[in-house]
Amino acid sequence: MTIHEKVDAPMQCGSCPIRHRAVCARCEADELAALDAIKFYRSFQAGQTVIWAGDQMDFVASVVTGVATLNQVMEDGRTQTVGLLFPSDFVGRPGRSGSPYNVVAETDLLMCCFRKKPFEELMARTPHIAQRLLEMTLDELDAAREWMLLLGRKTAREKIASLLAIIARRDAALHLNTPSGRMVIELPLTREAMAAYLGLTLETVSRQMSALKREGLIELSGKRTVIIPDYEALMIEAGEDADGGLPA
Amino acid sequence: MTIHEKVDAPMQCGSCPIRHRAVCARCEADELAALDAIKFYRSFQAGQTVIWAGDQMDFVASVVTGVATLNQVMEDGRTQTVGLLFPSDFVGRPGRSGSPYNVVAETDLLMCCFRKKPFEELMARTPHIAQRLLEMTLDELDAAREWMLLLGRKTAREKIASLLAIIARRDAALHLNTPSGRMVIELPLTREAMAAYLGLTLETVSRQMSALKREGLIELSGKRTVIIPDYEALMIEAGEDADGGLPA
DNA sequence: CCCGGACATTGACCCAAGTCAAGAAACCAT
DNA sequence: ATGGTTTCTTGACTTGGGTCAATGTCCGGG
Repeated sequence: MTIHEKVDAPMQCGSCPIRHRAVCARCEADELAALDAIKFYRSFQAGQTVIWAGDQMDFVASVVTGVATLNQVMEDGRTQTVGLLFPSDFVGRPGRSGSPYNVVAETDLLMCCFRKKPFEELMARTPHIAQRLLEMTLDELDAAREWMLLLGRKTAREKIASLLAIIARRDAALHLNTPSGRMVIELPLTREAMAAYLGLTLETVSRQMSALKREGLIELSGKRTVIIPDYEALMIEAGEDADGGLPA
Repeated sequence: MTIHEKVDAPMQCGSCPIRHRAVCARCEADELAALDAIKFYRSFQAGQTVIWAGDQMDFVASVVTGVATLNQVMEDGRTQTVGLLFPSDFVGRPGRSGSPYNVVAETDLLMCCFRKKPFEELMARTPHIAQRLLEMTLDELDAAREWMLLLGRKTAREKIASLLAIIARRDAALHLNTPSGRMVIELPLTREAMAAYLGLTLETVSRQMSALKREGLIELSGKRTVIIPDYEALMIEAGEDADGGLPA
């Protein structure tokens, strides 16, 4: 079984082949087998936190199902989410340790893990994998920098609209089409998690959601289901160029 | 001449060997020669802006002397600096285009450039280079994420202290020691550029600098020279763990 | 030495978002 | 259904940092 084939989990890599397949798309059969040989699966419950300090975590992983957040935490407890991890996204770094992060499972989570040692050995033998990992990391860097613009310069309203845009784009990408017109999206995050990602408080998030609803830019069905009547109109609120920069 | 040897410029790679040498440290002599064959130098005047959109820029580069900032810009002109480029730092991405950035020379600047095509070919032939580039990119990603915490959660005062800390650490690294005690640093940035990096306005930067000065945490000699009487005391203001996270 | 322009500081005022606190909705497990 | 918990909304109030505007300081060139 290759890394991008189905496992018993409901939504394995087949549903979001871009990243997973990318790790191995250009690999030969024997390289695929090598990847399969060193992988294993781990699941986490919603709400569970994993402290992903470079040294203590001796594996890298990629999300198979569910959504997690990657968080930076200050000693006094202030927390900033620095990345969303959707299915096919990669966590951890090969090589020596980097900064420590908290990974919080926002929903039940299944991850596909590779022990660092054998993964690195495989990387050394298989240039495709290293190259693909570089590409993915560069994309993440672009995304992080775009998010810095949001954190440093956008208003609360623009931040909310941008977050909805990201989720809408992800959703659209899963169905292999471009986001536009009327869309229905499912928020995988609580108001608190949204606030953590946007550099706001949960009260401000709630207020701005209400404001967008009042003005007809979104509709809410329950707390977590958001209907976007007009994707393009919402984009204008986000203050982004029409094409929408984030590739990740 | 290898990439990390002196050129006629005052402070070529020898002064900050970590990154430059790293690109080629594990390369064989012929690979070094190949790198040398495709490199060329370009200089920019202080204040000059280069639009580094993936497609139009057909080279990658690394800073030899001077300091530049990497900026994200919104259509309405709001600007966020997303990275400082010190000597030995790398700009541009091999592979297909990424997001467009503005690179602004904050001082006179000398860059060492490599045309993309031959650089990529070299990368494909030389796994060391690809691996080293991956490491560097992962470090940058860590730095970007640490900065997201600053942008999203720190107060103006903490932001200023953190920026001074970064510059102090860079300075110390150049002399191969750890930052501590009394330090004298030279700001390579105007108040405006500091504000752009910190997600503040220049007035707020100025006010907070004055406040830190009033409280004896820093002294100013002229506008650009900052004396830090007690590095550790300033670190506390920055709200960072003592060891100071940013490796980049 | 003095002038002009760029850069920096300071003050007065304002507003977006944070804080604190009370309810309301949704979501369980019995 | 029912009660208890968690999550979300809304209101009243405060505040950090933005905005606008006036000065001040530095530095290079004539």
